[in-house]
Amino acid sequence: MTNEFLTPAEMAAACSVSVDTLRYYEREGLLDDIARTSGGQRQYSSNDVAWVQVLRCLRATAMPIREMRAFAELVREGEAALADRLDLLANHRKRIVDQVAVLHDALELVDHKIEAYTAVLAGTPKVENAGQTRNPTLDGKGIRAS
Amino acid sequence: MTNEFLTPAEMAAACSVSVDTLRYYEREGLLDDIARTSGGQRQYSSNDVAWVQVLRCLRATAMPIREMRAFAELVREGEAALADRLDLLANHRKRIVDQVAVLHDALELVDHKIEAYTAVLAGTPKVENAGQTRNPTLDGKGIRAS
DNA sequence: CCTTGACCCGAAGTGCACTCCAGGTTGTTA
DNA sequence: TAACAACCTGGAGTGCACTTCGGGTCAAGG
Repeated sequence: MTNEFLTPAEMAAACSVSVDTLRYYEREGLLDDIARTSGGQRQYSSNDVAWVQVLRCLRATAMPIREMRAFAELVREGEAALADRLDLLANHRKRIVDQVAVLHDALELVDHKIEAYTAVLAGTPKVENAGQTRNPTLDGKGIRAS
Repeated sequence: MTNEFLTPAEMAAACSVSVDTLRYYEREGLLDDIARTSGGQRQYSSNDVAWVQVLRCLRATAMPIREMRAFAELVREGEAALADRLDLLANHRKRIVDQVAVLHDALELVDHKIEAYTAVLAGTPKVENAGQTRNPTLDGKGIRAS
């Protein structure tokens, strides 16, 4: 008979992390008060699932573990720490926006190169010195590049 | 009297990396044939600057060093490896696009939380159980959350 | 009861991308 | 020519986020 709790293996699957990572997060103070069976085995609730998913979202956007711990602690403190949590998330929001800008720039560079490569491969390079093997715009190494 | 070359310190500044990182990249096979003075000190060219900026762009979008090395090697091989380079960059392009999607999702989550926190702080929470201290949508920890 | 697989724990190990160190050389400036 | 910063090298060290290990415990099926 199944109940409302998830085993470690089920939890890991639900959050797309390893069981080890779950234990690691707990050790690091990111998770607290995980329910246990009488025998001491963990029983994760749906709240735990939601929380770990939030953590994974923060990690996926490069928030360091120690900052996630700070956030977890603020959540533990309740409403009193709401302003601090807002602050932390606002800072992180800015970092996310910065990352998007970096990715956008990179995408432009990569697309530019892909276009140039494709043109050369198709035998129709767009640049003036078309037939030559030296083309600085092609890969940023200029003189020796192809 | 200045010439067309940059000293290691100037190069580091021009590429926003440390001198150590420049040497590390060279050791790792990402840079080749850096010019030297008669005394053995490095002299970076503007081509080197452009190339390192490309490398930094790839790193900033999470390309591993070993893949950057593979790319550098393909560039060394010249036109013969153009198709392979195109392949590598196309793969990386996909990863960049995936990262953008992840950031976009994260931004939604963070914005949602920021909005919820702001509403509570302003005393005008949008949710039905407005006056209570338990609000699952606020931080993903439901029961114990504020 | 017995096996077997999932689970428990603290601690050690891993891979990555740098970063720092020690001891010596170069090169510019006073 | 003396001082001093910037440079050179190989190698060791760092911080991060996990991941693996070893030895023991728990729980469900046969």
